[in-house]
Amino acid sequence: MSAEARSANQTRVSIHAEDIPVKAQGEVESLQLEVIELFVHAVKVLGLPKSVGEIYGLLFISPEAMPLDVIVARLGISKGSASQGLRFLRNLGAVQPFQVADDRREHFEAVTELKKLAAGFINGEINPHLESGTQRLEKIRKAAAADTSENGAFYRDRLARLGNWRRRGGLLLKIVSRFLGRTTKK
Amino acid sequence: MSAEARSANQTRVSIHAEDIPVKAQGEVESLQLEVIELFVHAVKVLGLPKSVGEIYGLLFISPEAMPLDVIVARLGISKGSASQGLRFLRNLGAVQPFQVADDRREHFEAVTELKKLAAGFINGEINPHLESGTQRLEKIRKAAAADTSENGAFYRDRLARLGNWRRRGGLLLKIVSRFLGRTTKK
DNA sequence: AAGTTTGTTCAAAATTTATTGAACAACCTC
DNA sequence: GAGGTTGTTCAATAAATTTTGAACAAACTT
Repeated sequence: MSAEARSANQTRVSIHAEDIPVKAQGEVESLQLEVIELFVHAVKVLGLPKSVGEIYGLLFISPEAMPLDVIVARLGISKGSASQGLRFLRNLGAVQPFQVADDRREHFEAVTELKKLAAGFINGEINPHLESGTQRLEKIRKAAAADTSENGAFYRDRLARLGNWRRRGGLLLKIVSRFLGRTTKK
Repeated sequence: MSAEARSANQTRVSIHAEDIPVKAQGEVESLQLEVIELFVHAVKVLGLPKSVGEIYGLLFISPEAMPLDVIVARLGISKGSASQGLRFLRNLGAVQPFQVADDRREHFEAVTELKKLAAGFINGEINPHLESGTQRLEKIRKAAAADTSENGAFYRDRLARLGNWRRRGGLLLKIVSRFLGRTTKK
């Protein structure tokens, strides 16, 4: 059911604030909505789904932590989306789960230290690709080492260059981590 | 029409080498195919379409430059895809077009300096997003400055943090450029 | 232990994104 | 200037990705 469809439901008898979608009430302020859109854009650039940006954005710009069902209600997204999005964010370390007294539901708050976010993204999204790429490259280099064809020398040269790229990429990630870990002034 | 479907076409009478897809002939060697796949994976991580990876990969691992129609024939992709992919790569500076004597067709060669590739990607893909994000953020900050509600102070705090992220991101890009511009030893 | 709450999974549907191919424009050539 | 190349554009199609929602499992409650 879309947010619009639910907005149109005027016959509900017992209304809980959490059941009403964003635009029909003030539960997500317009300023918050704009920040959420900002995050949606940002995660798209990183190649992540919109829902991930919405969830992180909501938590980032909300003064209080909240459980899954509240996120679902505020954003008007499905439980499935929210569950998957939260798992992703948790795995990345972008979201911190914790328990609240007298509430079985797991609550989530945004992790807002740039260093932690970057570290999570590097470990979870970049490094795995870099490593599988390195493995693939090594296999190809072995094949090229045995290539006596006309182009063998050219291939080896290009593969050496690729190896060089990868090495510098790895160094770069370390530099990035070190830079973001620093406390910056001004 | 897929490459497989065309491979099955055994009834063709007049066969030009360029008309035959990859696997039916030796025109793209298996080693080249593996390198192309490596690039396809890499560009997917960067959020770019497969065809861009195929085209750049082919040029990267080919000893000689080639014009659009040869790329189309070697990769078995459409002229439209190749045209769009080449425009993208050219705009990024990842591919260098030039003329060959006695040939009206524009030929392309891969640019293989990591620094140039990174600079092109930063200028073409990252900076525009960073800048539009910065503008959006400033607008939101103006709104928050006037927010006297209960949450106003919290919002201003978070928006200040976002501004800090953006500042550090900008610095980081400069560091990356400087690092990749350096000639590295070992 | 029957019912409730909380959260996950995954096949189907919806949405988004990429690719195709035919029409077209620009530019040569004879 | 008719015919042939080269390359672009863009609406239609195809492919890939995301979202949904219903079924389910686990854990708690009474």
